[in-house]
Amino acid sequence: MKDGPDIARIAALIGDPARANMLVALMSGRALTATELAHEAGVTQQTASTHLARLTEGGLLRQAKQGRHKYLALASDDVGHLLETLMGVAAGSGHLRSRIGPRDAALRKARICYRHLAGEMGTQLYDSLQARGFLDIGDGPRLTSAGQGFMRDFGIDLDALRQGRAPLCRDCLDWSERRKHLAGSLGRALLGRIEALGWARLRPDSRIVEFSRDGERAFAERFPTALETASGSD
Amino acid sequence: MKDGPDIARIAALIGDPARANMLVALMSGRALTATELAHEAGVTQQTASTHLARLTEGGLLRQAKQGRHKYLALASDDVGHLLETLMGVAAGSGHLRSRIGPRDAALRKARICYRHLAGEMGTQLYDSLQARGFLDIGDGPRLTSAGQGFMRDFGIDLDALRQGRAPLCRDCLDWSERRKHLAGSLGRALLGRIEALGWARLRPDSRIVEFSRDGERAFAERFPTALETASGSD
DNA sequence: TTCATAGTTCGATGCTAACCGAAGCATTTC
DNA sequence: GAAATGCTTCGGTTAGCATCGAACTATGAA
Repeated sequence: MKDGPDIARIAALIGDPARANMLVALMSGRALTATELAHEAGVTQQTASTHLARLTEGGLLRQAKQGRHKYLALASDDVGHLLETLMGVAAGSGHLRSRIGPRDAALRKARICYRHLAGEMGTQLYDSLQARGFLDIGDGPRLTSAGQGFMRDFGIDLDALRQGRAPLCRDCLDWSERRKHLAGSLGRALLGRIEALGWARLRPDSRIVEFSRDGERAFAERFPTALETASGSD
Repeated sequence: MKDGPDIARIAALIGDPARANMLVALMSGRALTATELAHEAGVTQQTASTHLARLTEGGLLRQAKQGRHKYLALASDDVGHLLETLMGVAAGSGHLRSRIGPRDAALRKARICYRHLAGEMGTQLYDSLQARGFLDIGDGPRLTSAGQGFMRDFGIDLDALRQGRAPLCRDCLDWSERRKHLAGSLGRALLGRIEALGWARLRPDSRIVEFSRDGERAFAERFPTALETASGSD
């Protein structure tokens, strides 16, 4: 009967709303303290403490004590990937979100999806790279030699990225757009570069990525969509 | 707070042991009746009925009435992929399975992972294709032109596969081997061909794939590992 | 019609776990 | 030292839900 690993155990861990909120909050890639997570989940410290203990014991979180603070983060990229996959299924099949607030609009525009850029801006980046022949999409994205030049020119150290265990390019299905965007270590590096250039900054209390007016223009120039390239843009 | 889709809702659906067992049973890709699933989960029909209703309502299952039977299947490949991802996380981080029985040994050797071949045989197939230059692994598998010839020779209609929406090649992390094997429509087609050739058959009540003695030999000949290729095999 | 099988609905029961108040540690600051 | 802050443990309450027996509907067979 029970063929394979015990998926119910860890699904149940994610299945509680308070814990799910904590996990989603950690998808930004930042480590948060227990108190911050308690606030994020809308429960008291005591309750949060037990939840966090269970999540850690269950292998979903990693914790690091620092003074009297306890910082928590997702245990691995696998966990982040699992949460993204869950979001995809939850958004696709199943109830649509009940209400679309202004918060959601910003979230759809640009957000962090476990350290890389997602939302409309994320898919635009992906499409732009593909349309200009920098990214070759077969059964999974791959950087062309022209693309390698482009990335270096944009200030990304590809050799350093290749050191890591994580794949350079990976695509990730967007729950809001239902289209692909770029994940993997390159995806992360691109977001980091965009931040470093001052084009955008991470809103501290959520996963929303806020582009400045100039930043958005610079972004559109660097990563034009197929249409803008063809027509000369506005 | 609640950024994005409601992942807790569907995680909670998977989080119940009875429901999880049902879902895992459906990972074979076959559609099963309500009674079969009740037996699989070890609960009575009444209990199973409510579970199945919830899973369907939650968008995880698809049902088709046929006479007085009700056949249930996973709603989409996405759901299958989600379950497999869950298995990966559950097997990796977290408790190891309590006991490894003979059932598990067979399961580790060769099993169905949502319609494609997984386990030792699955990773062997993957490694073999890669070692012989049929599969190019960059950031995701891709069939080389030599590989295309090989597949046609093996009796696989690539053009037909390309018609579908699903990607041709995709890699899938194996929970038992912690290594990759081949998913995607090509992965499915390969399993189908292996079955059609009589090399193996699906054990009706589980996800185990049973190779015959001759079938295993033929498989090893067609998909030799790097070592066997180099040394001339046994 | 009568019987059998597949599946659903209802009501009652019992267990699990989420939750918070209060008290208890540990670490930092004054 | 004492006070403050971050986090944990304990105990008791409450709510949700998985479970099954029993009764009910629907399809198919004799």
